[in-house]
Amino acid sequence: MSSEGLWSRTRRAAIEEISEVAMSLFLEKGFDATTIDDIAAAAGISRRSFFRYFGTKEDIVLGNLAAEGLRARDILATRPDGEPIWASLLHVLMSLDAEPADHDRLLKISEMMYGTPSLRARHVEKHLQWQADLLPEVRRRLPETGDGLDDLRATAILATAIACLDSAGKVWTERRGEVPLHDLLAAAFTAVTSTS
Amino acid sequence: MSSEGLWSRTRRAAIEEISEVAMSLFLEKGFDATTIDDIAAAAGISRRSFFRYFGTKEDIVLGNLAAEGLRARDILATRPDGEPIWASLLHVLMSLDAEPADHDRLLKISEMMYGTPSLRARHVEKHLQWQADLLPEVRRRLPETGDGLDDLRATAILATAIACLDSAGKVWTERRGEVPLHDLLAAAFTAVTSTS
DNA sequence: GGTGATGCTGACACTCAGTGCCAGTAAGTC
DNA sequence: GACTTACTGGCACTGAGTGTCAGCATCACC
Repeated sequence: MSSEGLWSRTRRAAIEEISEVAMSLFLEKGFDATTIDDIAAAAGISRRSFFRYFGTKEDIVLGNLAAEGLRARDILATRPDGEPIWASLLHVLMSLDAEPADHDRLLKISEMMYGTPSLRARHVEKHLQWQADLLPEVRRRLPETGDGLDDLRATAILATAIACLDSAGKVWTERRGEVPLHDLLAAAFTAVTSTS
Repeated sequence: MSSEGLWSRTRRAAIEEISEVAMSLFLEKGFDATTIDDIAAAAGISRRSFFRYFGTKEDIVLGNLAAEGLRARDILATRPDGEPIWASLLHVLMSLDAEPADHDRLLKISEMMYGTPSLRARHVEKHLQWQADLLPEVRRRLPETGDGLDDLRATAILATAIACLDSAGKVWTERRGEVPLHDLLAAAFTAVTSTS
């Protein structure tokens, strides 16, 4: 506990502080216009050290997203086995978005994300990782059909659920956060799963 | 025709030739391991000129994809107005994949694409552009509900259709092209639109 | 057939992201 | 106090992508 304890606490604090400083710069000057040198200088660390805390500039904004995939997997595992897959997935995605968070700041971050191609791309990459994280559990919950396409079905359903999340996020941002994300997500699920 | 004719014909030929050379290098050494200097040297042009033909290295592989979005939009516009939206979208996506193409080569390219994060990300970006291209027409084809969520519904349905295409492509690649893409795409649509 | 506008080309220099390496140093162990 | 461990800054490097400029081929016009 001793060695691990202090090092990792210090590390967490450093990540927190660098993120804070960097996000301020992003919101002030824009994501692309802010260089890593700017961030390092503002945070009082060297360029080299920055890359010991973050793999890429995008990770500052999307940092927690990777862990969320595993959290989603764990939440899905707690759902009752008989529950329809769409209901389970909707519940999982709803659960992820439980942060009270500063509304205005979140909106600005979202706008930056949807408006910055490199950020958008990394965001999508993280969601692809979520799909990989969740696939086995979704696969397990679908009935066997014996036609060899069970993997495809699981993949498609999962990809759809996450597409709904992205769509809801996009519209939430376009509407400047006026409509609750939960409502948008539910409506997206309904639109897709009610065959019309 | 004169001025435009020759320049643009030369340009097209150059793009064709550079692509050819570059794809060979990619398939031989891998995408990431091939630098733009390698490509330029092999194609007998300068580094600088390469960037006059392609914006990024990824564009070599994904070059035609941007135009496909507009083609998809045009195909969708030809579908009868009464047709259910899912049927229309399935038809559109089926139509895009009409190339006979060298099967082995296509498979290798697909494997490279799904195995290279930066390529995968750009690929998804192009699909996001398709969504933007198709959205108005999908929006037009959906019934008005008056609840202000028509945009969200159109976005979600479109994102889902493209998620199905991605899923089908992924499974097609994993199965080494043994199952026809059309079959996978149809199965993905069925899995998603039949509420279970 | 010469002339000037247009547009492609290579060369050079530059910015920025990201990585490898190394020496210095602070913290934790015995 | 000696030893290990792990963070740190500095330096050099690769690789993508951009701006600039001078040289040269092409085309339209006279």
